[in-house]
Amino acid sequence: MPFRYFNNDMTNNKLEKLRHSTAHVMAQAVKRLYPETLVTIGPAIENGFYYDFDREEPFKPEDLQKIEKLMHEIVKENFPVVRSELNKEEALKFFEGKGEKYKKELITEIEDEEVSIYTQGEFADLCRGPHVGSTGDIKSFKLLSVAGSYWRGDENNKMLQRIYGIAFYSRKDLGEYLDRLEEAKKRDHRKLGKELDLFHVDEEIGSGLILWHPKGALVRTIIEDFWRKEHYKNGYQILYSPHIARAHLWETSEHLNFYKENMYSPMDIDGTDYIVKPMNCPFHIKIYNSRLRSYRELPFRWAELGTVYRYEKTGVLHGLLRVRGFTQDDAHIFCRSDQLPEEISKALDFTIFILRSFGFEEYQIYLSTKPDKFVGSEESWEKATTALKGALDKSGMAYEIDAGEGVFYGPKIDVKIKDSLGRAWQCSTIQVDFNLPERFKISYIGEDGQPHQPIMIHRALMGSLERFFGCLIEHFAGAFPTWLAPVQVRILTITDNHIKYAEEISEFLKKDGIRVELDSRNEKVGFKIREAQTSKIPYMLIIGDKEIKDKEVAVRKRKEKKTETMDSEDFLSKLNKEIISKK
RNA sequence: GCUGGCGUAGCUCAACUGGUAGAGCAGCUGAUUUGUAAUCAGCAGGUCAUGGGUUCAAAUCCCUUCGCCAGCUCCA
Repeated sequence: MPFRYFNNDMTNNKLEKLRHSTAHVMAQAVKRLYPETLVTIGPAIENGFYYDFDREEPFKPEDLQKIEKLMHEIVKENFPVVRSELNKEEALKFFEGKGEKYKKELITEIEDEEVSIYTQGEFADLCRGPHVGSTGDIKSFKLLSVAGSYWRGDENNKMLQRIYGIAFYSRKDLGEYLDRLEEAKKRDHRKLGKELDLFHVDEEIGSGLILWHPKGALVRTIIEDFWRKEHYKNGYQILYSPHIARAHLWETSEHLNFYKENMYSPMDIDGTDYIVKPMNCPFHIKIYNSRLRSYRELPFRWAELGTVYRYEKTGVLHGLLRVRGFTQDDAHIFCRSDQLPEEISKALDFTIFILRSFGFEEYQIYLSTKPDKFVGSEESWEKATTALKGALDKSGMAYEIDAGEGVFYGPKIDVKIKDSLGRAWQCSTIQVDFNLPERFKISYIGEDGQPHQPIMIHRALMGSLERFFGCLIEHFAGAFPTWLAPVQVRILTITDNHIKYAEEISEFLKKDGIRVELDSRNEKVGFKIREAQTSKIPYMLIIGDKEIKDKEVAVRKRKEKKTETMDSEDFLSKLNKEIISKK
């Protein structure tokens, strides 16, 4: 059965309404249990709802049970949910009387003259609505977790207590949701990474620093080889650059100004400060600047699997998906302004090609436009944004515009992939940069014999190999397609008498580059099959007397769990066909 | 970094209100030579994350540090 990712339930307005109302019931329960608590905001979200409370004592997991119990009573009490409209002054007075200072703050900021209040029993909340007709309409819900959250999402503000929950119209839907949550946990890349012996993070080495075990490293090698081949095919050249550079370089690039919090402290080498690189771009620019460039040479498409190190706060580290040391599949394209639209379009097509090759069909695409603070001219922003938008439109992909969310140096396209729990992680990115060409004074000699400034595009297709691998593990639940599987075939013997023939088959496949393991242990086949199955190996070949007699192999597919007997040549050609198709 | 939860054998987990650590799997040894998801037996394996404190006595209570999980913030 195909795994369903958590989808955006917000499209379902009915559910959204229900969840929003459930949040109100939760707030009502909290106010009854802990009257000193102040209410703030409590919306429906993609996967449920939450409500933020201001209360000195944090909610304990046991408190959730109490709150949930009381919520059920409020549902039973079946209060009608009544909307009333007040002018702002009345509303202010109303909440001020209750000492609800957060609501007061919210009301002052509402632009309309009238605000709406929803009342159910003794509880009233400032709210735009809509809501269910009565608390009795709320049937199936569950409180899931508590967490801290800053008032208005600003870390300088007070930290509030947030309670998350989920609600559905039926018990069945709720049960299914909770089951799905359990299923999703099973495909967590951190769990699978351990079970399949792919990678680990070692406390003594440091948080956010990945150790790739042989099987994980093998998958990475396959990804990298594919990446290199496709880059050469697509007109890229590949570079290598060092891991550290003099602090002076990072002054020129201005990273020491605007990226300092993410950079590690300098190390002293013979009296000069050096810093570990958080980015590859300055190195590529230095290669560009190593000699005079002509307009005829452009565009340059320079790619590197460049390993960078960035300081990340401890609380944000997450398996392979958010780390401190990672390898970007980075590239910088230096082109003339007339080449910009085509280069962006090519980069976008290349991105989609790569993602599809790995089986990713669903992603979120964002176009981020000019922020308040920016460098470069209005018209170059305009031009670059048009080029990005043009490429997106041409590709026919659905995307969202993140107005004003671009970086100060240029507009960008980001592609995010969701993990098994529906959290989105940015992988691919295509960014136009008006800053670095200026900072490093890069130029080419134009047709007119005069120097011109080229446009620089940063792009990463997978983003980082670590994050991409993490997404890949979750996407396939560890069951990699044959072309990526670290072990493609495991040969299982039934008794020791079959080892010799099994070895012959193994050699035969290995000669053709197939990744084979031979399990000739003195164990029952059932046991060996079970192990191969839990190791998520795509093919098992079972060798016994029958196979030796008929000079065949019994093929058991990971997915199908039934065996088919065939000639080893046939098996190899089928296997190779599958590998080439990347299915 | 912040809020809350957590850290026991390689892995998954147990040990009532404090009485001095136990199981399954994995590993090793032996027996078994097996036909489609776990053959049997034995052995070995732990500074209970770390450092300190309280106590006659601490895995258990308190504090420190490190790490992990969820969320917040951040994410060129």
